[in-house]
Amino acid sequence: MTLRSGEVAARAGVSVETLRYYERRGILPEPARSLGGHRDYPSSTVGLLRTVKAAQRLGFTLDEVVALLKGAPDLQARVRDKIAEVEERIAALTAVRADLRAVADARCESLVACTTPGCPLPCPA
Amino acid sequence: MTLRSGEVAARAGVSVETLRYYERRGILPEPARSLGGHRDYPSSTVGLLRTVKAAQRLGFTLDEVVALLKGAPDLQARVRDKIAEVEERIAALTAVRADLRAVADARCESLVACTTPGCPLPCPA
DNA sequence: TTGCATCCCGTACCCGGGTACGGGCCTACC
DNA sequence: GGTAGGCCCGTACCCGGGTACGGGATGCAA
Repeated sequence: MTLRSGEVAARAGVSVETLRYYERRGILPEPARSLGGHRDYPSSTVGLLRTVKAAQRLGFTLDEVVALLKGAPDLQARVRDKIAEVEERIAALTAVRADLRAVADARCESLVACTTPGCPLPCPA
Repeated sequence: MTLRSGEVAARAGVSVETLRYYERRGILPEPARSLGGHRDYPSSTVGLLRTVKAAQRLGFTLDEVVALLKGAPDLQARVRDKIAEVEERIAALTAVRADLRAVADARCESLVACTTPGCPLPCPA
């Protein structure tokens, strides 16, 4: 049971261009070809693509996905590292939010006239 | 009191290339020039750069900074919008973290052999 | 006046994850 | 056997925020 690129793309929710791109990146193995040169994908490719997309949603880059797919040693460790990474980003964003709230509380109406001491968005003095 | 580009860059903690880049982007006004063509910045440029960098740390893009600098109407509204944006990103990351924890709890050791139902990182079936 | 640091300019490149284009074959259906 | 829609390929472009390069001109001090 083989599928053409358009069908794989439709079933996996990606574009045909993305399939070619993933092949270049080494994420998809090179599929068999028809006599005319068209790609003949095994139907398992659809599941593979879903896994890739799921890993991306979890914050893994494509390079990391490649590593995970080809005998990634210690998946759990990678997951733990990624959790730590995500928590760092949450912390950074939380700090940004606090600063934004400080600007909101300072009520300066323009970048030209803020005189609040220690305002996180200081006017060009 | 004017400064050469290298001095402005050093005082503001950016590179000389960045000054040229900001000028192209319309963030820095075109400075006066010496007879030989070298830029002569007013010393106020340093404060302006600090403001730009502060705004960036608060999550504003350079285009948004440009808008803020040139008579941004209603700075407070922009700040409120940015807070909402940051909170969305925090929420998204929090959801990602929850999924990562689910994968950690499922304890699958490789992408090839996970059989946990509803695992956020499903193996290519 | 010579020498060295600094500055000038245009242009190309980096990251990540694709998307878009254009000209030319292939395949399936009627 | 024709024709429409799919697929092929290489290449260039997008986003944002810069960084890097290379060859030439300037500025300043000794």
